[in-house]
Amino acid sequence: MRKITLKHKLPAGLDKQFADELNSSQRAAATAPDGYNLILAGPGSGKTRVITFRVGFLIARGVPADSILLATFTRRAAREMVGRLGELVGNQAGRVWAGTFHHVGNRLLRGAAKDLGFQSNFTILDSEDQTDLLRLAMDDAGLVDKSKLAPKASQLQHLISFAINTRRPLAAVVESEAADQAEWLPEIEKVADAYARRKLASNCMDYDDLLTQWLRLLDEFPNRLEEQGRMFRHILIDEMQDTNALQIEIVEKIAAAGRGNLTAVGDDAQSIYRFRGANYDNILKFPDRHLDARVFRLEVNYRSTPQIVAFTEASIAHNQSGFPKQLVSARNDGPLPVVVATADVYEEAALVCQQILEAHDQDVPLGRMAVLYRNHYDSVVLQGELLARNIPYTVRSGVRFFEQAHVKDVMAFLRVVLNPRDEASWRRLFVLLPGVGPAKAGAVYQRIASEADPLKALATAETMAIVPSKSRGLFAAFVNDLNLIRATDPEHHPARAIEAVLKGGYPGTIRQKYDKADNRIKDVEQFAVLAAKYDSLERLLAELLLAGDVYGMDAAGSEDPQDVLVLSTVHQAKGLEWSHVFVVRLVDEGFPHRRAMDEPGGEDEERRIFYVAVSRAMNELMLSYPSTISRGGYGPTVFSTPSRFLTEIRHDLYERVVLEHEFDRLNADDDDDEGEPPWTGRPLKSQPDRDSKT
DNA sequence: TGAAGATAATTTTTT
DNA sequence: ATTATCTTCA
Repeated sequence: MRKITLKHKLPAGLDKQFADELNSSQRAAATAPDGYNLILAGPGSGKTRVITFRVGFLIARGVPADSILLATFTRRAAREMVGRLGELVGNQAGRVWAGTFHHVGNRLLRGAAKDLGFQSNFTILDSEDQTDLLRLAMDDAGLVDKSKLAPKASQLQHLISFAINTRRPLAAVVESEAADQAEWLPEIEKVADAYARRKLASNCMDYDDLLTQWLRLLDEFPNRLEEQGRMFRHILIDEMQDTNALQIEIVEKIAAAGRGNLTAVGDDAQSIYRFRGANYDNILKFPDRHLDARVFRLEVNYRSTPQIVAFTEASIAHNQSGFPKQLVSARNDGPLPVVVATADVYEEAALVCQQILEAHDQDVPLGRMAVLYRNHYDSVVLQGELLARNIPYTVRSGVRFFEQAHVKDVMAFLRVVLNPRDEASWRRLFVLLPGVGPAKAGAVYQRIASEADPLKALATAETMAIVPSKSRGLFAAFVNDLNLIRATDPEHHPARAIEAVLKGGYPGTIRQKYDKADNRIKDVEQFAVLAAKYDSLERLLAELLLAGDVYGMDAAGSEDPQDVLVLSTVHQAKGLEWSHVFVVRLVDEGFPHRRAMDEPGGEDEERRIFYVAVSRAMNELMLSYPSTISRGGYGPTVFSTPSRFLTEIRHDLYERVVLEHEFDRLNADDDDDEGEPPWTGRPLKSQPDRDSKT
């Protein structure tokens, strides 16, 4: 058949932007022809810009915006790209399918749930819900931890999820990831089956289901595969190095069934999610899987000074594998990265605070500085020091807003209204009542689960009979609250439903069960404010669980982000940049983490995490480690070994700084030896009078 | 079931 | 060293 290619010209303005705002290799990548393309983009090389421009290019060429799938690693990245795309192509930007794999999966599955045995109002399980449900599944499978050696729910959860995400048989995963549990394999497989049944019965999907069920749809329903192949004429994948086998199978399948237009963008040196099943080979072997693939390299770093780039490159050079590349800084010279040893973790915190305040005095806003660490735990001491010095900060690690017990309680109220079969949520609510524990909660759920309207069945005498007599009054009040919540039309007004929860007995429960009750009630009020932006309960619940980067009060937008210091794990810092970056706790066993070192390829993965950390810095980079540390925050204090990631680097690539101590004079009016503080230059072993009560 | 007391485990990173 | 989990008993 003869083909006619319609040639589209870019709108004049866009044409100019392509010429002005991209360098030649960025432009080549952004305007790559159809087919399979791999864009290798080093840190600071304008990756986001290239993807955005590529989408803009496709739209300008006449590709409908809603036939472009842009899979990102976080919601934040998706939001940022759509925002920038808006500047390029206007309101078309909002029609692109942009989001995480899980997010897109969720959206597609709402319309296809029935085919798969679920209802379209399925609720999503977070990781704690998964563990809870898995415990029940362990009971189903007869795997009660009678023997102390039996695997724990959390470990099973990881194994089952890892097998799913890597597309490997459970048996193989148990063998390679937890060889000591291999004898339990038959039971583990039974648990996995029982867990899947429980999810189906309670009309819940966990994170993995959002991908697995999506793939099932493509495998088992040829019309769906054909439909999605048609629907997604161009697929772009951001952060390719952190995709897993399951995600790649999904998009490769869609691309193959459709137009075969797949553009992958990433940096193999920044692959840091192995624990989640990410497969480094997805990016490394892309050219092998697609022999006709074009490969583009973005090697000019616009973010960091030559000194910082030299340091980061020297670090990653210690890894054996990876695409060879030569990163060049486009910036003017800056200071060398600084390495400092402190006496202990308290002195490290004091040092970081002091440096931050000094930079702040030189007009670097707090918002342009960040402290990065390997483990969330590493931020605790620093937080104390920041509080003491009144330096505003936000923490982007640890417990997420919606993972806090009281927020989850409120979500459980909403979830049972949306999906009355949601067993995990029902149990959560029942156990809040005094006199009801796991056993009674299970019995009540059993009683109402099979009813057409479980909510109505709650109020019956038969259900009441299960509840201990002294709790019946509170139970009746709880049922009444639920009815009031349902009366607010929660599906379209989730905020009203949360306000109804606050008017009922729940605040009393908070006061009785939790500490800091007032703060928690305020959190729930903030939750209502957040919910007011939604006119669909289903979307609110799904987005909250899939948001990923919503920590603490960030959810409600507490302070002006311009002048707030960021504390973050390295993982959470991916894709971001700051003028001044402080990487702390660089001790062996901490960073690299001891447990990671036992895993195959663990050291390389840890080094990539270090690479991500140091490559976030634009102008100044300070690396510090305490000379003494108590292992994991408990036990005796011991001398630490500086991280191998520091010691292995050529000494001329950083500046080693020795800390000196200066004390306020005891007698301020003693005017002898003006200007020369008495102890300057004298090295000290530790800070004086620091928490010496132990 | 829930409280008190005893014992074990914990410390990676997250959609 | 704390915290989570388990055991025992009211």
